[in-house]
Amino acid sequence: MTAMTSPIIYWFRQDLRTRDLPGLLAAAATGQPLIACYILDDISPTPEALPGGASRWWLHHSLQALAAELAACGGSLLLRRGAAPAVLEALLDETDASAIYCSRVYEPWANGLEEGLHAGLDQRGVSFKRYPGALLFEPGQVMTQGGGPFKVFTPFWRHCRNTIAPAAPRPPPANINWYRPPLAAAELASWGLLPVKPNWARQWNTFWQPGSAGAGRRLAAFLAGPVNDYDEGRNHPAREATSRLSPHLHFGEISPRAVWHAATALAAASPASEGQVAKFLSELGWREFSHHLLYHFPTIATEPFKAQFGHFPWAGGEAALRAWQRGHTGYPVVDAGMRELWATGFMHNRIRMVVASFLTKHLLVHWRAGARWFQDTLVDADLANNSCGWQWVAGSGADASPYFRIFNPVTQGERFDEEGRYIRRWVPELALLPDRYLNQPWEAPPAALATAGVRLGENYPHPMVDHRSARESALAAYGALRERK
DNA sequence: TTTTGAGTTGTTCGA
DNA sequence: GTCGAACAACTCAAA
Repeated sequence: MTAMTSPIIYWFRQDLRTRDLPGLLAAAATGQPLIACYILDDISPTPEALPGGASRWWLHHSLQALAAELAACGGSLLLRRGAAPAVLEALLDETDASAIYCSRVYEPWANGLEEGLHAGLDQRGVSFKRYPGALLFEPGQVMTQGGGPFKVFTPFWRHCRNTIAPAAPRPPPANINWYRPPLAAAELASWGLLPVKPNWARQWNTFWQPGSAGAGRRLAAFLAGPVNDYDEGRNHPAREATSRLSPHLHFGEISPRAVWHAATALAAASPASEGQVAKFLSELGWREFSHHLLYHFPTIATEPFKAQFGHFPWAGGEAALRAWQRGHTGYPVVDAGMRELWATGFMHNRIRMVVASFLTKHLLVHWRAGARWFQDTLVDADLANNSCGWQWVAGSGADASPYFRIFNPVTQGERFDEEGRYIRRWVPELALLPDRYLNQPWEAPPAALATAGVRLGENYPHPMVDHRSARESALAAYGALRERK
């Protein structure tokens, strides 16, 4: 077969879309017959990078959506399972394809995988082309004047905004010459990505619509209203004030460039929203920053960025971790967050900070245990965001929160869930308590508890630690760490 | 090379 | 109730 008529494999990874996908455009533009393939690879990723249960639920539906999208352009999505290099080699043998195109994945294990593939395919005379698409800016493109990676967010983001403009999003390929001979394909249903017993995701399709169409809908809804009060609204977990685009971005169902350009266009059209839009874009900036950090410092997912935190006396045990995971800490706002997570696969960002601070600073449980739980239960679980977020809260990260910053779970609830709607929704056993006791039921007089049907220690736990003394222990532990240096 | 200004998201205490 | 200061120094990034 000549290079002109031999097929090309487009290998879908964390880029489950057809719009603004440079690699797919390039593959289609060759005119060669195209094989669109997704590989479920549970072998190549390192343990901390493996998708958890919630991610697998999302993946199932996202693949379904992508398959429908490709079918609408006259094609199909070939599903295969196994270690990606072996699966691709087999597919090359079957089809005599001359090239593999894909979008880059920047996680450390994926870098290694791509390098290995590149070398192997070179030997075979198969070209391997990797394209950007998952980020606004390529790691390596954003460097300090000294030539190193940025370690502080503000200068990083200032540099990005001042010196680089993300290119305009590209349309989906107009014409794809599909490879027609039938190929053996796995059935999505046989992959067991959906939970069965128990089916904890039964309600999830009421919260989420995985796939490009759902992503576009989310973005439009966000830009039509909530963005205009983003700066303030995003702090209040009971308001629908955030974009909730994170899982769509993680799976690549929408490109960050498309989000950037839609938001920027809105700011241009209504200057009043400019500040709010900038605030929203800086959240995209944090996503970039985390991905760049993980790329330049691949141990961030497993080791503290600040080395002295390797000596931190994490004292919290399994029982504390379990109480936190189940939302049985006795601090209503923490429990509400952990239960929202379990029920929906998502947690509001401010509450993520509160529960993470509680686990690491009140319970002194290692941030890695928290990160592992989030990785398993979040639909937007993302190795870069998750690792950097946890290290930021724990104080061990780059540009981290100062060690003495310990969220007070009572104050946070009172300030940001001021009407108690969030707590009443996710901790219904407290719903009848008056506002002033809602964040600290242990302070309620017995009569108020009785009226609300709350029996502390029976249908809602006593606080598992005392805030003041837990805070003092954490400060002492951090203080000791400092003296060690 | 040295210097300078700055750094996501908080809490507590005392005036 | 409100306000400013202390919490702690250190590292980063650019001039």
